[in-house]
Formats: sequence, C-alpha cells, structure tokens
Amino acid sequence: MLRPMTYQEIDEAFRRFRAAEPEPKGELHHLNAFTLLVAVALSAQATDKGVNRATAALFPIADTPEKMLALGEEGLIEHIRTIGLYRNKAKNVIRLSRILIDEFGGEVPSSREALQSLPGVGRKTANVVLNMWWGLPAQAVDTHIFRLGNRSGLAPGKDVVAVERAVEDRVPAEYQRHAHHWMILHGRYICTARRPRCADCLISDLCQFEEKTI
DNA sequence: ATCCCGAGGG
DNA sequence: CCCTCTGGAT
Repeated sequence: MLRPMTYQEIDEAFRRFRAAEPEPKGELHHLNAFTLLVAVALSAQATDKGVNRATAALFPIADTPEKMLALGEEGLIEHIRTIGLYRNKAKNVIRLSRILIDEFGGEVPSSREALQSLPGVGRKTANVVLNMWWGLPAQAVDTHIFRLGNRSGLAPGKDVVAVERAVEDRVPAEYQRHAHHWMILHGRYICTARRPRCADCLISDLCQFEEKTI
C-alpha cells in the first residue's frame, strides 16, 4: 500500500502542472453546451480522438437537440458506428435530445440532478459539463484520474466518489478549477495505464508508485 | 457483476 | 493476441 501524498507534495505537484501548462484544455471537440454534453456522453470507453473524428462530421449538421432528432437514431448510428458502444449511445442521445426539448426548453441544465436524469448521463458526464460549461467546482473522475490518483497518491480512493472527494479535499483551492484537465492529460500521456512513462514525469520524485523503474 | 463494442497501441 | 479508452444502465 502506498501512502497518500502529503499536502505539501500535492501543492508542489500542481505548481508544476500549472507551470508546464497554465491553461489546460480538454481535447473533446464541441461547438456549444449541447455538443459538449453529447461529446462527453459519446466518450464513454472510447478515445477522444475517435470521438472527435466522428463528431467532426456529426456536429455541423446536428448541433442542437432539434437537429439531432431530425437526424434520427439510424442517421446518428451512421456517424458514430466507429465508436464503441454505439447502439446504446445513439439511443441515449436521441432520447436525451427529446427530453431536453420537452423538459428543459432545449437548453442543457446546470444542476447535477437534472443532468443525471438524462439517459446516458451519469455522475462523471454531469461533472464534466458542470465544470467545463457552467464553471462550477465539480471534479469528474474518469479512468485516467482514478488511476493517477491511486497510483501516485495524489488522490487515493476505493471508488470514483472517494477519489472525487479526495480531489476536492486535498487539492488546494487555487488549483481546483484546472485540476481535472491537468490530471487527465497527465494520466493520458504520462501516467499511462500499461507502461507509465515515469522517465518523462514531472512529479516522479513526489510519486508514491512503487515500480518507477520501467 | 455484467453487458455494451469499435479502434488503436504494444 | 490482449489491453485500454474522459461510463452508464440493468
């Protein structure tokens, strides 16, 4: 078992993240709140590259709930067939579009409860929209952040909610806003699932991971 | 705990 | 070939 990083170590880690990338941004392409919500929903168990490739053709013709309904489930499937889990995702996006029109005036809601009431939108997707679109202090924990948080000791937790709390409790306030993207980018490109690139890691001297030598 | 499910990396 | 990818619903 690794020990959690100390608060001083966490502060230093984020100081370095910020120095390296002052304004980190997500890599999921979108045009507005609706396309952000759809892009995040499509990204479940898929790479952002794969999602971006599909949405590059999809979003220009379906950037509102109305246009998405006009496209229809079969039309949507044609666009997202190359993304994993496409049948469920297509069904959810169509149903979600209908609900946005009928219950939310065609707008993307700004509360977690409303967001999570939408089909295909769970805690993680809701947190991303709350953070990225509405600027609220929500910490979305995805596969990268869960792995990085536990492996390094930055934000340990048995499940995603525990890691979410760990980020909220342990990351200094001044870094909360960008913590999501800093951790995601670090997890995606450096602290990779299979062979973490510790030699290229900014915080390897703070990291609690045992096998730093591969 | 299981299913969904294609693409890319190693 | 096997593992992983900004999960969610049952």
